[in-house]
Amino acid sequence: MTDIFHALADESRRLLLDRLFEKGGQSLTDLCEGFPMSRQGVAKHLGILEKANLVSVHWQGRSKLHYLNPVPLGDIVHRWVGKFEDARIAALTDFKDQIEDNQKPKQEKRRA
Amino acid sequence: MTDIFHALADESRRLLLDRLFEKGGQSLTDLCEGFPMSRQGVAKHLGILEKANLVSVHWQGRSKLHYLNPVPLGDIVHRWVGKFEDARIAALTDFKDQIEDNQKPKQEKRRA
DNA sequence: TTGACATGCAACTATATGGTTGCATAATTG
DNA sequence: CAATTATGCAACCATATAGTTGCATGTCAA
Repeated sequence: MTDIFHALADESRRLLLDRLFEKGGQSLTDLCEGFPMSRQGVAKHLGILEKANLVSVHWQGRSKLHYLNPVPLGDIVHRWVGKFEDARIAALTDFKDQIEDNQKPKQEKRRA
Repeated sequence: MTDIFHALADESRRLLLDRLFEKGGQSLTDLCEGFPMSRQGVAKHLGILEKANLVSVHWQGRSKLHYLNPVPLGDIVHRWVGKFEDARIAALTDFKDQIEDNQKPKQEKRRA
């Protein structure tokens, strides 16, 4: 949970995911191509993405191929974002009422 | 984008959102109730949630009332996570192929 | 076997983060 | 007005993070 959101909270990592979205099975060297960062920097980011299970890897000889792993993200984030969806729907009807309800006691005094 | 994911990448902040999900319009003092942290700590977290637009506030006298703001999250995250959804669907059919395709050249050699 | 290539590991630096405490300010109550 | 209450601001600390460089290891090709 924390790992996933934390992994996504970085532009470089989101860019790496974009690249893997465009084309899976890229090696570290592939992903370093045109990336404004040292190889080690990219490797670290990929490590974080791996640990968050957003990227899965597959060794092939001396090359480590990286793939986008969409499954856990879909499961976890969706469930969590769903909570916001619910709130969103509720908000359409309740948001203003909610505020007004909380204001009422004070407003009554103000009115008096 | 970064702000939103970063804000969500912390258990304390997710807990605060949970609380606001249960009941909107809580003040800082309300939210501190039973929270294992100093008031300033909570205030900082709320500040981060505000900056990420996940929480909106409404001043009322000396009380700052906090509300879950589901709209921007729904919009932004959904669009971004949607990309993963696409990959997820594609993955159901392509994931193994993708790997196998990348293995083929080497496997042919191995086979030969 | 030797050299080249892909990656990993470790140490280091600067800055960001999560948390604290202390004091200042603004609004409510009596 | 005075006391209380709700919040904000600032400094500080420990640790984590993003990035670097240098070297070690493992795999492929000639």
